Amino acid sequence: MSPRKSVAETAATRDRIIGSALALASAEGLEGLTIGRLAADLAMSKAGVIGHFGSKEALQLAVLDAAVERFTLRVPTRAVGARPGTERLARAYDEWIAYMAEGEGHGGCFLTSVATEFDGRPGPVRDAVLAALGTWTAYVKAELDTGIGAGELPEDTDVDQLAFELGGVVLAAGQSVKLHRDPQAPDRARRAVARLLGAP
Amino acid sequence: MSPRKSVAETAATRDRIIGSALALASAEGLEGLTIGRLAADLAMSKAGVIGHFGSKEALQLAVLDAAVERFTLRVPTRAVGARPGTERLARAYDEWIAYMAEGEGHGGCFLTSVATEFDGRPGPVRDAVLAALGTWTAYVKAELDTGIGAGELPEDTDVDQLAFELGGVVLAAGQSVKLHRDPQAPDRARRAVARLLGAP
DNA sequence: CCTACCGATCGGTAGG
DNA sequence: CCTACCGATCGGTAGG
Repeated sequence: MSPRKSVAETAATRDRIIGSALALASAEGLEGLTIGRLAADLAMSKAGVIGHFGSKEALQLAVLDAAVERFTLRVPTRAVGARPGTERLARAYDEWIAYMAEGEGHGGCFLTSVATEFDGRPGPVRDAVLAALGTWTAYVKAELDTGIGAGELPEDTDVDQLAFELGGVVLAAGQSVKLHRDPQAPDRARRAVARLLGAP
Repeated sequence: MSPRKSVAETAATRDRIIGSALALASAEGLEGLTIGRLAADLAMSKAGVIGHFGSKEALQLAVLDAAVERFTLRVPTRAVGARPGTERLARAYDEWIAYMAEGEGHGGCFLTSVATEFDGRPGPVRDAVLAALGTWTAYVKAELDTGIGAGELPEDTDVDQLAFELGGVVLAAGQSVKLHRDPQAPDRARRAVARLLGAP
């Protein structure tokens, strides 16, 4: 009867929904995600599911938000112990690559997939994808600048070009993991990153 | 009344359907493609559209097939004039990058997008994507081998690693073009390819 | 969080 | 290639 418990339970249910939605969207895409199938997976009614969000688009944004949060906790957070510059960046990419290889439904490949899925669909979801990607790119460029300042990279390094190529490596890693299920994908991606950043 | 004309007209209608479907699928994805919307775009009935293929999956396969055919005519075919090895390969990638930059609805980015869309959806479409990608990878590796034999690349070049990294560049190019609409994307991608292949 | 329901659209078929 | 139609499912709402 206490409102506290009720609020906590509501939040827990919401988390359960998000978790199932992330797994479903990892397989079928964020647009392929349907409220009916999500409800069936959770043994809930459709109204019970959508009531937490209001609309499918709001659900999609919530799922994307949760995926970004997991990514942030998993990838850059684990790299804070490494020395700023190329060392920290290599560590962050290694974490990302390992996260992707851990399997689907956990969100490892989700962000790269949803970026492709919504690249031709203007709207709030695409905007949120662009915002998340912008945050990551800013992080990468800042570490590259630090690396240049520390003499780890040549003075005339083209930071935008290097960020572009690093982005290509994680996209290739995602495709290798999800489409080809190549067990060598993480190793290949790590070597590509190491070479771009001047080897460890 | 002649059967010839009737057959030709049927084929022309089929081509019109495929063309519209490719444009629609470039924006909404191959799964987001619906028979109803396609019929509306073509000012036809749904039955008139689907009658040419039999099912949505068969339509998807036909669209993918047409995209692969356009790609083959546009990319490797235009590179046959270049010297076998790294020169021809660089030319082929340049053609692909240019094709992507030409705009959407023509299929330039379509193949990389559909590879991501179906990486978690087992079935005939995914199988067809894998087959098309396999053909391309075989082509790339053959040219790399030629390049090694001609001394354009080091003897100990890891062909699989290089093919992986080249794949990353086109994925990054696709994302830059479709998601970021970055006019510098083609130039960045070409530079990345040139560096991987030992500069021209 | 449920039942019960809404109009719209889905892929696809019958029959011509 | 059309009209007319099928059952299923879509996102979402009313009311409790």
